[in-house]
Amino acid sequence: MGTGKKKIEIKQIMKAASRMVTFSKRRKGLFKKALELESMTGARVAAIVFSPTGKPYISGDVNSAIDRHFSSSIDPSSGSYDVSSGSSESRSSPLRNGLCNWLENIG
Amino acid sequence: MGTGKKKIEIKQIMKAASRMVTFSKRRKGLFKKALELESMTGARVAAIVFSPTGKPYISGDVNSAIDRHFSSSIDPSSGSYDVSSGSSESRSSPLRNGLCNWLENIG
DNA sequence: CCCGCCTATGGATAGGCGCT
DNA sequence: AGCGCCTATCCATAGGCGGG
Repeated sequence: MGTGKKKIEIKQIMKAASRMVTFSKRRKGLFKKALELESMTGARVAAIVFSPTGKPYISGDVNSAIDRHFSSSIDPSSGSYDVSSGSSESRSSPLRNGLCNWLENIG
Repeated sequence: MGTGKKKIEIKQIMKAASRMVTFSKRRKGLFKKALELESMTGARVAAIVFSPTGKPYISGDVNSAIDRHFSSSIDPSSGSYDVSSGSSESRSSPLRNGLCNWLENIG
């Protein structure tokens, strides 16, 4: 029944269709793990995943904070937004700066 | 043998010692899942985890990009670093800006 | 605090199929 | 393209222990 399952390989999935299915399933699982880690240990977790097709998916708190800014249009060429409308003054930290740079490379 | 295991609860772990042990184990597992998702589907994953004690842990590509900047000293009060030394010009995207804001709140 | 090892159990998930 | 359900199988991990 079913197909049972073979031992999975971690290698790149060649069939595009299967790759997207696996991506959806594993992304869901990853975010679930992230939420579990947060609720169990009190840690704060941000998980940003870019699909093979370029769609961004965000886990947890970050989602609600940013989601509205790119509800359906994800065009990066749209350029300058102003998210820092409110309270936070622009403070610098190595983590934040480095992550922003990383986001520029992949986003 | 061993202790076997009970069905785990997702609730907050009360014992501080157990909480840290679970945090370490699950964080490792989460990062492994992230790497698997990357190598299998070709997606790009950034996972930033702040431990209950405030230590930041980063997964994958982000790690190698930022790790050197706070190799052992993670003091956030150390303030302004310059990570944007190289190629990238400061481009704006809603995702990047929103994430930076989120990092200010938790970092 | 991180790592390793261990065992038994629970949870994640491949693969299929259908629905929206 | 995502979500739901399904089953068989694999993977992650709680809990305990000892070291670095």
